[in-house]
Amino acid sequence: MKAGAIKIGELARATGTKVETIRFYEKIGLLAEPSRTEGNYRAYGPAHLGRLSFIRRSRDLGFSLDQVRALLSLSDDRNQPCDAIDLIAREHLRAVDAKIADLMALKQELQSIVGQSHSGSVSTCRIVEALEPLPH
Amino acid sequence: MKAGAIKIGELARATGTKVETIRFYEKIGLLAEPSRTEGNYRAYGPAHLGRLSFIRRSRDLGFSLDQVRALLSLSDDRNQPCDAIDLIAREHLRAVDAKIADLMALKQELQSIVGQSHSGSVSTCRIVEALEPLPH
DNA sequence: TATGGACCCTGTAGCCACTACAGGGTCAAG
DNA sequence: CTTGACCCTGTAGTGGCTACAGGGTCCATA
Ligand SMILES: [Zn+2]
Ligand SMILES: [Zn+2]
Ligand SMILES: [Zn+2]
Ligand SMILES: [Zn+2]
Repeated sequence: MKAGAIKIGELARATGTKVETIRFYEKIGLLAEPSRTEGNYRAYGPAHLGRLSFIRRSRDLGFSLDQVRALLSLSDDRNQPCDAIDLIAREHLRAVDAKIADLMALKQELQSIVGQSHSGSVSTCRIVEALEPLPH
Repeated sequence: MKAGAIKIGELARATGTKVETIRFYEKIGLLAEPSRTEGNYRAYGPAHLGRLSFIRRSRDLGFSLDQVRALLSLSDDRNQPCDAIDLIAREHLRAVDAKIADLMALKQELQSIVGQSHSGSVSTCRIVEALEPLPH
């Protein structure tokens, strides 16, 4: 193993990623295949660490793997305009906003169903009533 | 086909469910197997319609299929206390709330990254900067 | 009576982003 | 020399559907 190279477990610890997830990223072509040691262990260098950190950070921000793939390849052409990157980020922000709005509406509806405390039997339960399609 | 019985397509239209989804619910034991016509078509009665409506309504409210299963079986014992049902609903509301909080935090972070309009090259893009692990 | 088209059947595979084995191999310490 | 931590490959499972492929049924119309 070259100087500075690390094994998959160390890479996992360094990036807060599970070992299986790293192998998964490699299998789907998101993370480049590293070289191997004599014992067939993966040997990662600093470039892999940077790449995987980028991926994890993007994932933590909620980007899909396809978006991450695009972000990675776009950010490799350092002299290109960054419009495409900005567009992906803005679109993701818009999607997050939409999801929040959906969940807020859902929360409203759930609150109106769960409402104040009530105890009794199933036959008079307001939650069951709200779920059932027909009047009793 | 008995009087009042309907085919899967009609049940799908009546409940806003896809035909494949109905068959899927049957396969996982969520919706009871209906009787069959001579031509081996599923023949649903009013009970199925009610059951599927309950399921769809619960799904629309964001309950998981396991929760729906529990809600269904709990709501069948009409004379039991409804505590268990209420607990499921309250727990779900709590989860929705947590999800909203997560997304709000995410939105904040994304906004601080996307920020004001900025155009330039990838090498100076603040989004790329926010994603990359190391200083340039 | 033939034929077209709308509907139905079963079974399998795909989606996303992992996660969890099973059944082995490698390597360093004690 | 053995133990135990780590690594390897490959496959299958998660949730909640959705989309075929390759047939069968049923009814109306020409
Ligand atoms: Zn109640
Ligand atoms: Zn009822
Ligand atoms: Zn930019
Ligand atoms: Zn950089």
